Order: sequence, then structure tokens, then C-alpha cells
Amino acid sequence: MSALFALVDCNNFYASCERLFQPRLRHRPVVVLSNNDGCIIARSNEAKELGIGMGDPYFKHKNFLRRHGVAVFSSNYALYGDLSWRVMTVLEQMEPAVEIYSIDEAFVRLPPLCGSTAAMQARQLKERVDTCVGIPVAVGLGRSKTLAKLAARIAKKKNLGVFDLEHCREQQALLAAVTVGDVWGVGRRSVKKLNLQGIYTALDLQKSDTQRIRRTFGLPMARTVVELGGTACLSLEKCPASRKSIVSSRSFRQPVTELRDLSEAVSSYISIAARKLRDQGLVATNLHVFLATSRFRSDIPRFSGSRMVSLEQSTSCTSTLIKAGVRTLKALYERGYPYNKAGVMLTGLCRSDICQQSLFAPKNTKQQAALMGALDQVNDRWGKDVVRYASSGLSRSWCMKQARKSPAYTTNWSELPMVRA
DNA sequence: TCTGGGGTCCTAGGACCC
DNA sequence: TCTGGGGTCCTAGGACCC
Repeated sequence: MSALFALVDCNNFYASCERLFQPRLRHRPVVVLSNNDGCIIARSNEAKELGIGMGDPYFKHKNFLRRHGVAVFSSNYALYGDLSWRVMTVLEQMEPAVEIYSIDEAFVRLPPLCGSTAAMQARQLKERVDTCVGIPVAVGLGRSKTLAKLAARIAKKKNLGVFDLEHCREQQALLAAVTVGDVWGVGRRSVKKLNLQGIYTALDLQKSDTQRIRRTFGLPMARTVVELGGTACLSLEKCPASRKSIVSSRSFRQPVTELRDLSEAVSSYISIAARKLRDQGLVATNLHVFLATSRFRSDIPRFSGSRMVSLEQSTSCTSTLIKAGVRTLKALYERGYPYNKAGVMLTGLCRSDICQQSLFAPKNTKQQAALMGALDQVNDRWGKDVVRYASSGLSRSWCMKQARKSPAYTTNWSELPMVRA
């Protein structure tokens, strides 16, 4: 008997968080809005029953929400982050193998258990989170992550709390009842293509030819097919890979045309991104600035572009980044466009304690070889990892190639030693 | 000078996820 | 009038270099 995956998924997470502090909203519909109160990004079950869609623009529903007595909240990410941490801590206290997948979901590996024991264990997880944090969760059990996701979906849909797809007799019938677009990893674009090939349900996809899917849709989709068949391709990642990019961007309430105003906006986004960078103990090598006009307006000129600047030295210093960012913005800016959105992205991220001592950005293959040589000497165990880590100032493709060459390559950076090149 | 292969860098965009 | 923000991975083409 092999191990089972459990997916613990918080129900309507943001809405549940708001409700936690206002119990009077218990049976009332609740929605939470995105930044700028632009879109609806979380809905309680009652709000879903009213027909409010995920991502719907707030302005279109404003009157409707008022008429139906829906409680509306602007988002409070600090609160959600804190409650998420509490939920994850409870899970980690109960089980040794937990992967925090997103702010409101975690995969848990359960040891091989017989049917009733697995469900019982899942129920204990659910009850503990409920008691200790007060956030309702659904738990799905399956032989792969994809099946666990599907099971959690069924648990929510049928209001079961816990659902074990592995020890369930009607597995095939249940898969046949799930449309293929509701399978984890199958997006809107692929649904159309799959339908053209006669694949409409999760069961159809499970029964399809893996090689053909691989050729038509690529590796990730082929993995989904195998996972649906009960073979785990995706493992539990206890230590999350380190960040590869940090983004800070916003849409404007009104179109912005002046460079001065855009500079102000970009500077403030850089401050936010640099703060995140420092909080995570990282430095960045590249800064991207991007600008775009509204994608919903056909009556005004369209523009969307980005520009990157490589920094002379990896840094997390706000003023250095702002100077570079404003220069880059000037190069990107074109007069006459009503810009609707701007943002910045930091890439070439590297842990600051390693980077400050060892990183120099090699300009050619000779320098690359020298860097690799120096870092390889650290020791066999860490060498390749450090190379990839310390070389984040290099191009992505070069790093990937180095990483692939190493069979022992891992993405677990948590115990990396300090290095001097 | 011509020729070609192999490689990187950059930009852009597609697809997926929460 | 108003339509989110933050991620990952992959692909492709043009410019450029050795």
C-alpha cells in the first residue's frame, strides 16, 4: 500500500477570514474585493448562490450586492497571511510531511493506511484546524496530488468536509461527472483543444493516450493524465524552492499619461518590491519595468511593453533600484498613451549572504568557467547547488543548463553554506 | 570575404496556478 | 468611468558574438 496525498483547502478563504472576526455575518453573503476594489476575488457560499462570479468587476455588481445585503470587504492581506500561517502551523504540528501550496491550500502526505483510517485522519486534521483557528477546510484524499485536488473539490461540492477518492467504489463514475476543465492543470485554452479531440470529462482524460497528449499538449498535461490514473508524478515539496522573481504592479483608477506621474508610481512599486526582497534576505540582479494601456478599451491606442536593466551589482537598496527604474521607465515611455497599468519585476534573485561574498556576474564563458571552478571546490555535495544559486546573475537558460547537467541537482537551498568564490 | 554552427541575450507572449 | 495581483514554466524570433 503506498502513501496517500491529502489536500487541505480552506473554504472561501478570504471571506472566511473576514467572517471570523464578525460572527454576525455567519449566514450572510460575503465578498472580498481586489486592490483598488476592482474585482471580486472571494465569495462565501451564499454569495456564490447569488450568481456572483469569481473575478467579476465590482462596479457591475455594486447595486445588486447592496440590494441583496451582501457584506463587501476591501482585501486585507496582512490578516489573511496571518491566518494562513496559523492554519499551516496546525497542520505541521499534526503531520511531518506538509507542503504549503498556496495561501489557502496545503498538501499533506499520509502514511499508508486502510480506508477508514485515512478518512479518520483527514477528519482529525479538519477538526483541529476548525478548533484552533476557526477557518473551515475541506480535505480530499487521493493517490496523487491531482486526485487529491479533485477529491477536495468533491468534498466541497457535496458539502462532505472530507472525501476519500482512493477508497471509494464509484471512482470512475465520479471522474465521469467532472468536466475536464475542472481538473487541476487544465486551463480554459486547453479545454477547447481537448473537446475537439473528444475529451470532455476527467475520466476521458484519464483514459486518453499519454504519448499523444504529450505530443499535442506538452509534458505538464501528460503528467496530469498519469496522475489521474493514480500514479504520482508530482512529489511533495516540503521546502519550497526559493523565489525566482518578485513583482509589484497596480492598475490605475484613471489613465495616466505624464512621465512624472508614472515615475512616482514606479518608484513606489520599487519600494514595495525592494522591501519584499530584503524581508526574504535576497538581492536582485535585474530590474524590469513594464507599462500597459487598458486591455478593455478598444477606443484608445494600445500599448504594452517592458524593458530590463541589469544592475552593476546585485542589490536590495531601494534608492539604487529607484534610480535605475526611473531611467528604464524613461526609455520605455512613449508620449500620448493613456497608461492603465505599471509595474516592476525583480529577477536574478540570490540570497544576500552568499551573493555579497561571492557573486560577480561573469561576462563570458571563461569567467563562467572560473566561477564554476571556484564554486565546485566548495565540496561535492553543495557545489552544483551553489553554482546555480550564486550564478543567478547569469541568464536563466545558462543556469538551467548547469542544473540539468547535475543529477544530484536539488532545489533545496535551505541549508546552503556561505561561499567565497 | 564567405560560410556555417552554436550559443546567449532580450523581448514578447502563451499557458497554467492561486 | 470603473475590469486584481503575484507567481511558474515554456516557446519563438531577431540581434549579436565567437
